[in-house]
Amino acid sequence: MRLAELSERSGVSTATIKYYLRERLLQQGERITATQSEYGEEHLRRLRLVRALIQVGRMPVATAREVLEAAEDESLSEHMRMGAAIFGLPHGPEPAEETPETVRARQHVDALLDRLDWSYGREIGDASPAYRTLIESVASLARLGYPHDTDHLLPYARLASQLAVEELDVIEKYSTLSERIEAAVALTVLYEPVLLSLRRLAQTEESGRRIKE
Amino acid sequence: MRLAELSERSGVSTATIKYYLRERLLQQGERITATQSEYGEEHLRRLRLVRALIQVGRMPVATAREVLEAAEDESLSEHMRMGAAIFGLPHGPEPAEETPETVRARQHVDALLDRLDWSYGREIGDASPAYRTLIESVASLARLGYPHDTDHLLPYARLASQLAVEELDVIEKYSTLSERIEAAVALTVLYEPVLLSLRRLAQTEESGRRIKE
DNA sequence: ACTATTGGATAGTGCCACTCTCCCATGGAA
DNA sequence: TTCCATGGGAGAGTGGCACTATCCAATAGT
Repeated sequence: MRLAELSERSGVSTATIKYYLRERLLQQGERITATQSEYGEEHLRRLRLVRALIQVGRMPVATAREVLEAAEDESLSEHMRMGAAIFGLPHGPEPAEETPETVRARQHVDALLDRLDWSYGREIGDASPAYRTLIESVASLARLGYPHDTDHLLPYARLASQLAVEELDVIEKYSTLSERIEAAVALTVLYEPVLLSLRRLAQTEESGRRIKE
Repeated sequence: MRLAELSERSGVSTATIKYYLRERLLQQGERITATQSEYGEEHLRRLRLVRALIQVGRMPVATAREVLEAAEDESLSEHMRMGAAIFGLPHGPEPAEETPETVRARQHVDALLDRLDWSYGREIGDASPAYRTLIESVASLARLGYPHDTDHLLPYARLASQLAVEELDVIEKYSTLSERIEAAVALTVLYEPVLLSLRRLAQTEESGRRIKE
């Protein structure tokens, strides 16, 4: 498969593919001659994954590169590679500075993690983008005066926990390590809009039902 | 409260506040003299909400304006205002064109809505941004070869349903209509990063547990 | 032989959320 | 009453970022 065909089958323009190659989001094709390269099915897969991360996951190009590099770094253990890949994925606001609200938000979140006995979350703490985003989001809720204490967060955490078990089950079905890591990245990112969309549809549904009665 | 104080208490620069005023994201203050206006606590609240929509919810300025306008449009019924506000909130990719994957994705999603008996979702269909985003996300999963059928989506939908019930309960606690609508917008947007962060923390936790064993 | 394509590099584009700069009217302190 | 700071208003500028367009020289395909 040459560049033109890769472009056609993926729906991504050749100019953009060249850009991704330059940015090292995509591996070089196998050099066939001095001026041409051959691309295979795995290039197509990778390209689609990159597109999913950037378009569906709204991830900056630089971040996508980091995530993919971590996922491929053979010098790391499986746990580290998986962790680094999922870990690096950001998705929300970072706390700007220490405000009274962020301090209290941190207390609520830490209490939540303790209550759930999520030891990894407690250990990693501020090093995790997800943890920092959580703090900032809870602080935003606090600033607007909406409920944000441990009791209100608990149901969300329990649901998240259930989802994680199912998702890890899906991931474990893949036999090779690189497939598992790619699956972890793809599923983490791609199921996010699924979850959020369903939540909004459910809200519409529930709201409609209540008004009807 | 003058502009400078509003800026200080909100942590938003005066230049940005002026920009929001120009873009009609923020109501004008009450004119005190020909050259000065007085701002109150509700301006501060509104400003924080705007910031939350834009920064936490990553919403484009134009969209935030539409959402807030719909929420305030007194010519509409409560259901319509609430609907228009939540409805307008986008968060994911829109389907670009009709591909084989989007067609099949639509079938899976429609079957899911039928199974759940979500009649509103079925009726509104393509008119809802959440529905369109769901289609496109499922299509992306399909293109990458990951599970995306009705059975895999069902647990997400059930959890979303549970959350919607709790969230509507919180919203109903507010006594005035404008408070309820503002709460609906704020909670929909602000609990998104909370949910996503908790999901990632839960994945890390579950992954860590499995590897340990 | 000759047209089209490729890889490679560089510069440009379009969008968007601000941010800067001016201007002049006014307000408040000295 | 003077004079500096602040406010509202408007237009232009900025910076980041994901592309996208243009060139160029070396083939590849016919």
